[in-house]
Amino acid sequence: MFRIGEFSKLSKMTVKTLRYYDEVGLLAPEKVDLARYRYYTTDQLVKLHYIQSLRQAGLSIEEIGNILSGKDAEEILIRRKLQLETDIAEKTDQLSRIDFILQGKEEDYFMNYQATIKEIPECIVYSKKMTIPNYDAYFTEIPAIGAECAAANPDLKCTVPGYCFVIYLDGEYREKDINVEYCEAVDRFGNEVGDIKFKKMPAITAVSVMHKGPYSDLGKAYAFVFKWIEENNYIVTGSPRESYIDGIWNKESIDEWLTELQVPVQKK
Amino acid sequence: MFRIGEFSKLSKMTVKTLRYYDEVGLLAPEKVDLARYRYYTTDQLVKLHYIQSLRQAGLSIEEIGNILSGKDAEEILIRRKLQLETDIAEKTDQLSRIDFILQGKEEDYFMNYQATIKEIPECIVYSKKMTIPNYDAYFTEIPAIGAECAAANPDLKCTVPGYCFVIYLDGEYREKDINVEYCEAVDRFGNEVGDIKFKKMPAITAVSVMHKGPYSDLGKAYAFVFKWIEENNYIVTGSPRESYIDGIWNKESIDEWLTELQVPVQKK
DNA sequence: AGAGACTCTCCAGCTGCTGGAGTGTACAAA
DNA sequence: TTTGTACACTCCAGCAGCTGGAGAGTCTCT
Repeated sequence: MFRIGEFSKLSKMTVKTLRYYDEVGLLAPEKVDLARYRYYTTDQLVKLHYIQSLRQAGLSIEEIGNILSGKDAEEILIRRKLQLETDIAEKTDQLSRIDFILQGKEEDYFMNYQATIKEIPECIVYSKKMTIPNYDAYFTEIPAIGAECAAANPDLKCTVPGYCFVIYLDGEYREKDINVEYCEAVDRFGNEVGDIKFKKMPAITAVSVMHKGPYSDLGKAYAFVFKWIEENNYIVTGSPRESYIDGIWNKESIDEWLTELQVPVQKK
Repeated sequence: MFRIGEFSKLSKMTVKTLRYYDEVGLLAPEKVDLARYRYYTTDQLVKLHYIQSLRQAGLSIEEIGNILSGKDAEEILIRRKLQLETDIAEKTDQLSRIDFILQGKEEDYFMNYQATIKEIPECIVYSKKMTIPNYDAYFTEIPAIGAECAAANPDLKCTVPGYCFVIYLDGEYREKDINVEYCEAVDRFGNEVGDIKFKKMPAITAVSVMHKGPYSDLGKAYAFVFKWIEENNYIVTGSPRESYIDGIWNKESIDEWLTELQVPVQKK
């Protein structure tokens, strides 16, 4: 019979851990005396060694408890294996992001951008597909669409907070004759008028980049986001969205305008 | 100005998280009103996006706080990168252990063994190197050495718990004329007598396997441990130790004998 | 009898939130 | 003006697997 201190040396586990395992019912000592001193035997040593081997394989206390009480070990191991694979993938992703940031330190303007992955929930929008001659046309086209839709749907409401964006339908960058779909999130389906359609946009996973400043600089943000996607092993799964957060309607200075790029992606 | 619920939708973070970030000083709202309602602006949205990008890269709240307050970001990132690499290596090791167990399900006798990695602390031992004709010679040799040492060192004490082991000096398995070193851990250096020497054994990292039963079955345990080392990407860095925990001196039945194999290793 | 080594229980703390209880506030409909 | 509903607030507990510390009791040797 060993007292806890000796048993701790024998098994190379701390006394604290042994008491904890006793507390959670994973490994009870052979006996406990009147003064509540714990006494262990080599039977417990063998059992503890088994526990350690499973702990070192990454299993939780609960999982080990289940295995010890006779539950299907193989199933538990396989589940843990899948979890580990997920964990490794996640850490590898984090590592790749850090490398990207570190490597970006040299390229000055990249410093101003950061990318995050977000789940964008589904939403109902009214939308209009069109080909616009150039980016300046937005300033006239977009208010017109809003007005047309509002005229046909007097009590339709935009979501709060708003979600107002353009989807770039061309697979490439263009300066002229750009195919776009303008969308604005609303609370329900309404009456369609002209080329304005209502539809439910499905939820997507997207990489998001914030761009502060004039639209003419958006090219840098696009360059950044596509490089980010490439180097972090994602693949583009849809057309990019440009969501307008701050703009001419609420900020005087062009430098205050805030736009969010959302590029649908999935992990490669 | 957005209230917390709207800001939460805009940023895709939960309200709980936003309040938590406020509490820990990572992201305070632009203003708080008399009813303690929090109000956010798009400035906070940009800052939060930066925070999210770093969280998704695996940085802790504290690290992000340090970066935000102007500490050396590069150093923090590099430290986190090293940590991630360590984490990934650890998880990969765990995965390999689980695979080993799962794959071992088929080979029946492997089921009885488990391996753990342990740090074995340094210790003072008296030891004697010798060549023994066969394993049965242990039963006469070992008590004789103990007696000889005790005679020369009347008040020398063995450690509690005991640590009594044989090191196999041959690089290979042998049935006869085995080169071994017998060691027993004691509390201090003593008088050397005959071939008995005192020495300090350095601390080692070893893979440990428990073997219950007669010594004649130890071959299986060795087969197991070397296969384990191979398949889990460790390399052997020293001679194996056989530590006698239960044996003829305290257990009647041979089936109760307990021996621990310790093979010094390091990760490949 | 005292000293020192050991053991005990109980509580707090770590990380980054999440869930819930109980309560207060804002805004629109009746 | 009341009432309802959605939203906001502040605590507090819980997760996992220990670790550290306080304060008290026990064992063993001198």
